[in-house]
Amino acid sequence: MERSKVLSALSALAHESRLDLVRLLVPRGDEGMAAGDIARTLGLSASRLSFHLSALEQAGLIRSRRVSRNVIYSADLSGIGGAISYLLADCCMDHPQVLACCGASARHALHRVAEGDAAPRITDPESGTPDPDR
Amino acid sequence: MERSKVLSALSALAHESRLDLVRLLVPRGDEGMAAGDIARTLGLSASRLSFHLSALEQAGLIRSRRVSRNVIYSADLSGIGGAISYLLADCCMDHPQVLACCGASARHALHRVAEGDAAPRITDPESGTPDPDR
DNA sequence: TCAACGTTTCACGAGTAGTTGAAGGATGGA
DNA sequence: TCCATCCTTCAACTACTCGTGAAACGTTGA
Repeated sequence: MERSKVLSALSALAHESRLDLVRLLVPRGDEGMAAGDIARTLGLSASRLSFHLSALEQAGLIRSRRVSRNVIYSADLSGIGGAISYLLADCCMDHPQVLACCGASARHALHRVAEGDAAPRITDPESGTPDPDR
Repeated sequence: MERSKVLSALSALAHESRLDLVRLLVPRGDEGMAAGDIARTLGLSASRLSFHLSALEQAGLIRSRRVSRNVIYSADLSGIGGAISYLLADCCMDHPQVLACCGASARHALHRVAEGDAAPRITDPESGTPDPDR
């Protein structure tokens, strides 16, 4: 992944609403979510949401497709992964101490990947909302 | 890692010079580098460098210590790792497709970590230069 | 063809980050 | 004590980003 792309991905992610957007879209996988539903879920105005979505799309972190009247947005997992990978490999040179911080969960998941169990894990769209620490 | 901390880490990293700074400091480990040497290496003016360094320090990505006349800056590997970890785990929920993008190098390195071949967390005075196998 | 709906674009004001150059501390040597 | 060195902070300016509301656009169904 090129450096400029990574920089725009990072600055796209460095915003509360856009981080929320990614968190919302990742578990939904390719199925994605209509812009209007996203706006309702996150409580954003239509114009603001559109702005953030285009920033994320420009940065290669999400993609869009039109389905009748709606525009469906979904996470671009390879784009997101590419940015993280850059940080990890090109920027931190896979420093063991950095990787150690990425914790057991990633280790676990990578192990699954290594074993070929990498099918997109699209969690149930309903309960999908991850709900994390907040 | 808290969300606000991650956001400030991301926006700190979303800048060319600061990404260069991290890339420069990570391989040097705890040994770090004096501000003046950094300025010469990266070709930055003293004031601009100081500005960027304090942004990174504020974000918990580097730390500083004074050694006689010089101020030595070094990467805070746990801070950097924490931010990446947040993206990977809390934001992408360790999605296999994202992890797959992090590639073989990380998998390799994580494997080393899993086998205990990693530098002890945080404090190994001379683990400084990681010398990644690449 | 036209109205309704979902979404994007535009214009504007406010706030924040970036850059530069000069001034201001802290430190160590003469 | 004085001066040089190293680094940080400050002030001023520019440029960018964010948020809001209104207008415009594209699609659908009557």
